[in-house]
Amino acid sequence: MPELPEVETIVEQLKNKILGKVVIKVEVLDSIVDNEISKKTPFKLKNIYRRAKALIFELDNGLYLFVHLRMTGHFHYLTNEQVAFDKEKLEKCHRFLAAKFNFEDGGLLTYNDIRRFGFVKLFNKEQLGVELTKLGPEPLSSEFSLRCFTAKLKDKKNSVIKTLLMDQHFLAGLGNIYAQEVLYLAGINPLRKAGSLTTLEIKNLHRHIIEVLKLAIKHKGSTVDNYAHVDGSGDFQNYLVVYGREKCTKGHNLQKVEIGGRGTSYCLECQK
DNA sequence: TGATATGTTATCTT
DNA sequence: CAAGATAACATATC
Repeated sequence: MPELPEVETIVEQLKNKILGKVVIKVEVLDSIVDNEISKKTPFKLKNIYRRAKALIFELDNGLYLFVHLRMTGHFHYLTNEQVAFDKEKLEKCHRFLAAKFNFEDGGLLTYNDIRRFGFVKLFNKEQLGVELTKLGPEPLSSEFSLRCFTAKLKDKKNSVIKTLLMDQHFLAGLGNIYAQEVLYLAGINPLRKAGSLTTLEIKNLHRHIIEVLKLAIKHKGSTVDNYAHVDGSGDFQNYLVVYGREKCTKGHNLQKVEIGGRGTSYCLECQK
């Protein structure tokens, strides 16, 4: 399940491979990809960046591809040589195929999505703006200040803290995995109400959100279930403290509950 | 076979 | 109105 670090990793890898390249043909094979895209070729990939868990491709014709991988969206990239000779990789690209982007140099980018929850939309600048303003602050940018975080928590003081952390309108980029990690590291019970957090707890939480995300990006994200970035897999799952674990780092048994319809593990001893 | 996992949003309930 | 619960989407994997 790609969350912020995984999407960031994918964006960086795609940048290395296809930034500035020209797409000469787009084949849309599934309605989760906007068919209008196929009518806009040729176009050049002017920029690629991330906002929350979305990937944004800026084209040289004033339009944008707005991509959300949701749970099982994948990109595969093949050079023109691989297209010609690497049958195995080519085969991989054809499973759950939703769209093919053919480059001028013979390279190929595919979008694949097993469960088809993800999507690729075509936006103009205004539509993109509307979409982006819905999202909360980026945790790794200066807009995520301690002061702003504190104020927002106060504003939502009756909400369960874990639910809030996963709410993309409240804060962009955290999902079920990293929300649990951050709460464990900050020693906060995920069921607490936002308004019950002390100044010190808020400070710790704020710091851990930034630190964990940065560390996970260094490890190229966590590989759980279906997540795979373009060049293979990240290894942060080996450093996760609560997600998918039985015991916490201190050897206590973890509690498993459901919060906001999602499985949640936490430690009764370490998280108060 | 059936439970489970997941992100997001819409809709219903409290 | 706010917050929580639930369903919906799809399907591989255990």
